[in-house]
Amino acid sequence: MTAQRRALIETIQEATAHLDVASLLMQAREREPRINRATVYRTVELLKGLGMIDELDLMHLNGEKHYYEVKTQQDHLHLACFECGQIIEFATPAFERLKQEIAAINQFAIQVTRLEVGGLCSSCAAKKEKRLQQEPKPGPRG
Amino acid sequence: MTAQRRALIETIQEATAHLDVASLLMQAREREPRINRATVYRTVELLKGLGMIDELDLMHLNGEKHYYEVKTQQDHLHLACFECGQIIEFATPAFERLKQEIAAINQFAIQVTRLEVGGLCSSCAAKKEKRLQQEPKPGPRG
DNA sequence: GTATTTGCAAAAGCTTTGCTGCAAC
DNA sequence: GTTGCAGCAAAGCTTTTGCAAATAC
Repeated sequence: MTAQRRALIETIQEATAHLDVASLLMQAREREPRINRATVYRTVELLKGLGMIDELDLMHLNGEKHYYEVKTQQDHLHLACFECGQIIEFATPAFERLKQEIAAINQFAIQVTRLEVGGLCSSCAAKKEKRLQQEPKPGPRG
Repeated sequence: MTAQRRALIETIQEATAHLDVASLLMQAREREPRINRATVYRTVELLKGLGMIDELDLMHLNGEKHYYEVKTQQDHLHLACFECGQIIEFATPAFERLKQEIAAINQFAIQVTRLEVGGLCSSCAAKKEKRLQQEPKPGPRG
């Protein structure tokens, strides 16, 4: 295990938010100042292959970059609010059951799953509702 | 409705495979030869916003591009085989129930969902199994 | 000593944007 | 006539790659 990889793994593990490559690079450099962007990309690819981390798109709310998080025992899904950008994580046995059904019916050996949901969080949905009440004539294509 | 948009919508609707922007552009040009790549991107963004099409990553099996398909009444998920690249589509009431649970528990107004699963299809899993039996000593790092 | 990993810099891939002219209503 | 749409080309952002030097075992 090289120092750079250790630094990257620890950074991902201890991160409180979802990290894209740029943030991951910046934070990892606090441990290993000479670490390079290419190393981040290569290491992330490696860890993905080992099943140690998951790659997320988070509905491309902020461009096409990817985010990374350590793989947890129970898969969780990500709810992305298109209005405020908030990411909600959610795990439920129903998801685990669904995965089992997918694997069984399709005879498919699942290695990774990525379930992302886009829409409005409760507070943004409430705000929108209010807005609609205040302008009762939203126009012909309302 | 402009001719270009009509051409793009019809192309997506009648497509038999998942289209990325390059393929979509090529196929749409058979209807509207002067159509431009920028128009494809702008139209696809528009149709996404209207909820008429879904955007897929297909597990980034072939680079970072996106794929598009018309939104169907019942959402389906995509199984991507990392070995042969095959994409399997699958719909099940369990997925619809999961979505309802997600929406109810999180008070989240779902607009789009994207469930992608990566792994090995049955035939690739079988091939791999065979390979492992033939080389019983895969080395210290398995 | 050999194999693997890294940094660097350049390139590649996909997507977005500014602007001018054109089309739609 | 006004508003929005399309084409073009250039730029933008993220990711990948070739290669020589450095590191790990």
